[in-house]
Amino acid sequence: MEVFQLLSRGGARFDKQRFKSDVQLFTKTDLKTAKEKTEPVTQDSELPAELDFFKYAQGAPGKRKAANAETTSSSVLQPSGVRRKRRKVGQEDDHSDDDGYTGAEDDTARPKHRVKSKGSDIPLPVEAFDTLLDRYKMAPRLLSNLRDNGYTHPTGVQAHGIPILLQRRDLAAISPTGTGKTLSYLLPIMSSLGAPISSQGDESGSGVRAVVLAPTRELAHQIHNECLKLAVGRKWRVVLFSKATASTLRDKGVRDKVDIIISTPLRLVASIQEGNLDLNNVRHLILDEADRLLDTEFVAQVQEVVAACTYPDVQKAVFSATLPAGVEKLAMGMLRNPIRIVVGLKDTPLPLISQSLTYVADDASKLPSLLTYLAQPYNPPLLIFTSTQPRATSLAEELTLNGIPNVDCLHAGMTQKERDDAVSRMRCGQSWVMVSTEVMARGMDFKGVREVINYDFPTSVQSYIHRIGRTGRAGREGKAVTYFTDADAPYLKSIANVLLQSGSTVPDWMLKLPKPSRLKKKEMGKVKRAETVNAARKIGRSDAIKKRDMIAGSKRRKAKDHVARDETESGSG
DNA sequence: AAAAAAC
Repeated sequence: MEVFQLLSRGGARFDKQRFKSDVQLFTKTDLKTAKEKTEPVTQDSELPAELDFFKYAQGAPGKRKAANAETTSSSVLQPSGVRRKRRKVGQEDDHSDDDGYTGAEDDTARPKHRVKSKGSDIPLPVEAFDTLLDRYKMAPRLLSNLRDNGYTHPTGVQAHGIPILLQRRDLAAISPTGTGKTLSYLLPIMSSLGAPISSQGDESGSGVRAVVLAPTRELAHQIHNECLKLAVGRKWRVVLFSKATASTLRDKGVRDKVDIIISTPLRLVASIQEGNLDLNNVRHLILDEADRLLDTEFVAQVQEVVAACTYPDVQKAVFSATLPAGVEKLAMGMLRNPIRIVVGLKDTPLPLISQSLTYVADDASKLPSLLTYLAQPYNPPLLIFTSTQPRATSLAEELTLNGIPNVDCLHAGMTQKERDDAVSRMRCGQSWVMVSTEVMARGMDFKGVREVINYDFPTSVQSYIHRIGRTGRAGREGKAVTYFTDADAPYLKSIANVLLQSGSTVPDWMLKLPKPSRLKKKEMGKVKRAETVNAARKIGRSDAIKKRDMIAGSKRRKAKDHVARDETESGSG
């Protein structure tokens, strides 16, 4: 019954305490440059242990009921012939002492992940942050700032990645969502830069010394906040690049005295082209969400930034939770003698996120399904993803019209102020239901989010992994529900495989769905037009069979759903 | 495979 208390959550009540860390995070966001600060940014002691990010980071025991939660949630789709398979973890040079993801049966250990490293002369990982003091002569101030923010034990990507970057090596790091990638590059950058440029003479040259690129403004903003926390106590000039800051820098003529710029690609490109920004002294260039930054619409901009960083020894590093083979090749081509690290299994979400796929027939059935879902107790704030901006707007309106409280919307079609306000409401817990587009899918760290709903089916495996990765962060558990319609059938199989890989249960028929035609093309090499058409017909034919199965599955699901609902009601009442 | 995001 303890399980039900956890799952039924007693309605959509808002607990201020839960958002304490986010509230504090948000209150720091107005700073543009780090100022002298003596007090710690957070006071962990006031946070309930369960909600304290940093406790998880250091590996304190957490309440994890993942096994139970998963069972309950996946009973939504639990037909006969369920297949459950856990992929074997490969050989690796891991220093850690357990076997990959910890199962839910172990309640005391923090989730650790195997780390695979590839490359020449790979530096030893650090088992503690303090090791950085002796081995790399890291400034004590940086380490005390870490401590003050509650970081006491490095995660896998931090333990392996930080030494690599400190030894001035190029790096490609793949680590699951919510495992602390931001700190993995910020800490070594700030350590390598040494003193802030404002306190240095001319020996370090002038101009920007480090650049961090991110695909959305919201993410750049968040990285900036993280950076400010590490910069406390020293006069670092850390600039979140925007139209406003770009002109400020230009007007005040202080652009030569900047340590770190955090920006979206196009903003930087614009400034470079206007002749207002010189990147020839950049020593460190980081691509966060690298696969996103290197996909077709962004890659030209990113390459322009890379080309503008003409310092001979510029260190480059790419980070993401996902890195498809083609993009990885592109990334590796940019790097010099790189080391590649993979934490956990590539393209696999965290097992602490309990995932389920819910059949909703067609688009018209989605809203009623969601309203039914929201009529039951849920766990605010809830993050809902739609495929387009208009759909996000109208869904938010519909939900409000249907009496759902505190519904918010966030997409890139809104004004900057609207976007900023929406993020603030999310950070301080005023949003109970946030409807958003892909803009929120990557990197955003809302610590309170326990549930993600894919209202519209994600358009790629990567999108799926990043979207559901908005929950289950820093060792917490999370829940992800994905609606699928008949129209989504062609892409269902690839997502079903993701569930399978991360230890969720998946009905057999989903895995037996035909491969998307493009994969077939690849297998066969050059395919003639006629064959492609035939393949398409084949898929079309099996669609009918799939549909039959889906409907059958949906009936089973509904039956189970009723049972689950009854149990929940009696459990929480 | 396709929309979103970037200014």
